[in-house]
Amino acid sequence: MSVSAYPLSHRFLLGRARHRLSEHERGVVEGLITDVERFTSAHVVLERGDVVSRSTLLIEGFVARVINEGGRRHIVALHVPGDFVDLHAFALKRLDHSIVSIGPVMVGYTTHKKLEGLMQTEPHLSRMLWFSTLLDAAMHREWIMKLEHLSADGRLAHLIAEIWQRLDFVGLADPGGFPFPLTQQELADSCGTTAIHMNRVVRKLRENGIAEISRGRVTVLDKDALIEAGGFDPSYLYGKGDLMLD
Amino acid sequence: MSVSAYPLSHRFLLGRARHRLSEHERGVVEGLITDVERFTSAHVVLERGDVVSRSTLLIEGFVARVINEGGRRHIVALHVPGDFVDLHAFALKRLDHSIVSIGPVMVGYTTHKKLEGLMQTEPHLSRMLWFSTLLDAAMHREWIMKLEHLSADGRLAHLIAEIWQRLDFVGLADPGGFPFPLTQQELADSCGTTAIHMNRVVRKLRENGIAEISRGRVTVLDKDALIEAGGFDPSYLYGKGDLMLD
DNA sequence: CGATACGTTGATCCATTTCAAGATTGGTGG
DNA sequence: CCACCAATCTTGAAATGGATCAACGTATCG
Repeated sequence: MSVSAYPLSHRFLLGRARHRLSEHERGVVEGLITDVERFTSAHVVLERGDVVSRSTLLIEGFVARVINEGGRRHIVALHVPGDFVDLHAFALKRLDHSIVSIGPVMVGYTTHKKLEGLMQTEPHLSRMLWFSTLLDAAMHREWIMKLEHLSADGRLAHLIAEIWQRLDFVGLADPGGFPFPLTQQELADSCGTTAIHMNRVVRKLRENGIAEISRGRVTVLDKDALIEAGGFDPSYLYGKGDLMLD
Repeated sequence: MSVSAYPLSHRFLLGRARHRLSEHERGVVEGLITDVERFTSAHVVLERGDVVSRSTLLIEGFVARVINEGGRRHIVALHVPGDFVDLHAFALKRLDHSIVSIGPVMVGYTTHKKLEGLMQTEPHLSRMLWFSTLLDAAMHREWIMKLEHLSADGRLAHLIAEIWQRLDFVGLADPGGFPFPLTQQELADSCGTTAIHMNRVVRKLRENGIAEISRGRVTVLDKDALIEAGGFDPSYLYGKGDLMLD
């Protein structure tokens, strides 16, 4: 498959679908995307409570799913290129959380009307769209588990391991690490801790020779130690293989 | 709708679907369930890693979605009667967590083959099945938020408020409280804390005149204080109305 | 009526929060 | 090109929620 054939959607479900999409289906997905838009960092792409009639595919960059509560911002999920960010809104209509860009992003939109038609004519692809929302739920469960039983150190290690693996699925990781524009505040919001404590945790990861996080990039220094620290087992991502970067 | 017409499935999506199911669809859902089984408490209904070819509807009682990690049991979701517990396995096939009964339960099974047929013939109902898995994901996100920003007290209050609301949707709550068989250990596993600390939190809830948890029942003493303590906003449950028990 | 799970309480220790302040970085306009 | 501003990162010290260790009370059920 050449990348240029599907400039907008070529990362969709890449490496994650048990059943690969056919060329025909890839064409259908590419055809779903009508408008494309770019946003700078910290742009609120969608607001909690919005009633939407289209869904958003993340093409480039990172976005967070955010719930504001008690004057604080809580990141409940992160998305990498190729993810349908609010496909669930096709069935739920109303958003229970906001979508915020982290770093510059490019997104594409498809209308629910188009999805409606797809549901009638493309049963296998429809199932794959469902599959992709179920993957989100599986990741949510792993986050819950991680929040319930890991200390801040472990949570950060787990987060890094997960994003590394997911970026690898879509061809955006390298053996030494990956681009990652989150600030320490945003890492804290993702791990349920404070920015101050996250700063110490980040330092500890560096001092222990596990990973370095700086200037928009994560450099993994010791992959095994990272996996160990986060108790990371990628099977919940339902990827092709269950071994990282192998 | 008479309850006795659909003895197994009459609670499915009750009060939660924006579009009500038609009588025909209710009949289809009821017809999905072939086998019915009863289990005693602490029975492992399904094990993480199982490859399954059927899905499980919870008819009576409570089950937990459990991830064991680091020698500890973590509850990542709870289910009430009427919930499809592992509908996601229809698309994912392999389970990323175990299902464990809490108290005596009755479950029904439907084969993926039957669901397959339903996908072809019942587009609206198919969408409602998808909807129900998306609701699970929305609850997961709220749990993540709750774990990220609430102390143990707030987490317990939030849990109680959520279960109360969900049981009310399916007609199993009363204005004074609801049946709830979780031990303090299981409450701790759900809130990411220890049984010892959960014991103190339970006592505090009682001493503050908010709620009492004992002998398999939650008695809510002060609804407003409970909602306040847990920061509970039921909109993520996508119910008919957004007010509890109104 | 003894076994076994469940609930309760106290004392100590540690991870994390909070408050406070300073250093570094990147971007912007003059 | 430099000065400045704002965001980000960093560090220290004090306060605290929750974990851990240890022990004891209390249901419940064969």
